[in-house]
Amino acid sequence: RADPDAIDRLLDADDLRRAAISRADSLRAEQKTISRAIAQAAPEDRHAVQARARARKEAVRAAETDQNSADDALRLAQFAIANLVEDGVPPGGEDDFVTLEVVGDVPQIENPKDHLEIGAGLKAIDMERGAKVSGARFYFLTGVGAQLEFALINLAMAQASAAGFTPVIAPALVKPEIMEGTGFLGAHAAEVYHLDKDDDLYLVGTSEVALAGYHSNEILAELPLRYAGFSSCFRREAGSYGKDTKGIIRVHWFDKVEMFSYVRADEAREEHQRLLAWEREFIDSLELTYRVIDVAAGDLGSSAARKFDIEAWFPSQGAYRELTSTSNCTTFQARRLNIRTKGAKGNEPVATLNGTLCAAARTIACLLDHHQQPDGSVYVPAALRPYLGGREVLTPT
RNA sequence: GGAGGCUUCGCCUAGCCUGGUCUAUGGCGCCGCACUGCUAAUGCGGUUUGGGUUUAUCGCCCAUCCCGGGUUCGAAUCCCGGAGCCUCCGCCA
Repeated sequence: RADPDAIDRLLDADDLRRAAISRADSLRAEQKTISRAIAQAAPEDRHAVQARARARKEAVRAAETDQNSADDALRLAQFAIANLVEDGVPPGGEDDFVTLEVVGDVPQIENPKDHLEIGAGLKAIDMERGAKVSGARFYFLTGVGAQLEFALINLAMAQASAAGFTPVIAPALVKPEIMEGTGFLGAHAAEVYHLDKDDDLYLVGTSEVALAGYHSNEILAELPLRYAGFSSCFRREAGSYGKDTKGIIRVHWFDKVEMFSYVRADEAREEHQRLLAWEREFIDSLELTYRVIDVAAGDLGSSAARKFDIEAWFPSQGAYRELTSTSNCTTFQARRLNIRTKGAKGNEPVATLNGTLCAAARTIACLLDHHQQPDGSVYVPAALRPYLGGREVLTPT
């Protein structure tokens, strides 16, 4: 997926920048020498030297302008290039993923209902009023639906804390440079909500953005750093018309617990496997049937070097649907956000990785669908019961 | 929303009024060396970050005193704009 033209443009921009810097640097060096001479010159000579220096001024200014535009050009050329793909990633596009593992048995349910029907029986999801108040792809969670979200978030945070993550509640609005630094203004820019009338801020599609920005422009002394961030997430879902129009599988807003790791660059692959393991632990505790896929190169987005998705079984759809996604962004985000650590040969960029622990709306949809009973009630996985007042089953009212 | 104060190389701090060896002072912390039976103490040296040049090292050079402009031969220092923090007033969950 590397674009040869983009690489050439980058190399050219780099050459131009170096040349511009050398020119500007040497002009500045001369200017400083002259200025110092003026300070020490005898008063009667001073005017003559000053006249000479005045002539330099324009040359220095022009060279600095050149240097600035060369800097900007290099940065643009860099931003046009996606992350390098890790060895072993399957080639191809969206449909060319490789299934790494299938876990659990497909539940046998006669005439399964979808999560909206089940949710209606439980009075857990209100789409009509969501549309009335906010429009399409918005919803209210009510009663046991709202309780389910809190239960899932609490379970996810409890597991993350036990694994050593620092729980974080992160801002859902971020500055442009943070959005840019995480790579979300590249190919996926149309997915992102932008407040531009009075405030130049972006609504995050995931707390990954804020958690990556958290340590921007810092030198990290202790690694790894692991954060479990909770935030609302906002997605325009441009270009997904007609896809998942029913229910709360694909919505403009949802809440999510996201894992985020900062590690040394040479430990990124191991950390990626650990994130995947923690995701599996969470999905396992929900007693869901799922498969793990290795996402193909063409479907990685601009920042990921590799991505593993966990897709859970939705009986009403007879299909696996994505519940979690973990990406190894290697040093891509850290370079853009200027996040380094002390290395053997000076400071070097760290690696950043992220992984979904629990996207609430979609996970609720899956639980209702997957654990539905013939009478319209819903089985509660054991791990979730402590967070739902001990209930073993959710019953229609 | 209004008024005032502040922002210096990890932390604290000098410098700003009165522009020029500021190539930024001192303390703390940290690193190295010396001394000492070990530690402590003491002494000496080092310690912002980024970039350019260099095969590499050494070195040399440029930038960096919150950010962006401006004045000037020359800006940490003067002027304008902005951001953040603090205090007080107003408003508010």
